[in-house]
Amino acid sequence: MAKKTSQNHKLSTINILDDHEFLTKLIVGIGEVAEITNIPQRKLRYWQEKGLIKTVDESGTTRRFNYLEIKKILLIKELLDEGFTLEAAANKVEKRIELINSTFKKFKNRHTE
DNA sequence: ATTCTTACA
DNA sequence: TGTAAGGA
Repeated sequence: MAKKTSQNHKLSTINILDDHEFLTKLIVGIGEVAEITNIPQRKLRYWQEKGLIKTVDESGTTRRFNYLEIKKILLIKELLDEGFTLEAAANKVEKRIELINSTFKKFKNRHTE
């Protein structure tokens, strides 16, 4: 299990900023990801080898995943269940991420200038 | 204890 | 893909 942080005692209070901070800092090992997403480590390694998902550049030894990658993993799994091939599912997910990112980038520009 | 690679079913 | 072996 993930260890408690000193902030967890505030869990009774809904705090968007804490949630965001937690998610952006969250980096998980393959074991935990496999356990929680219910996807075998074997598959996660395979997907990563094929470049479908990335690991936090820890130049070497162990595979660690961040929020975005875990999100992709979940989406890919969903599409696989719907019948898409692994490649198709991965491409679809990438497209979605790109669309969302580029869209919000436009909003950012308007609200930042 | 956990993850990694390799290899074979 | 699942699993076992052997090393880190």
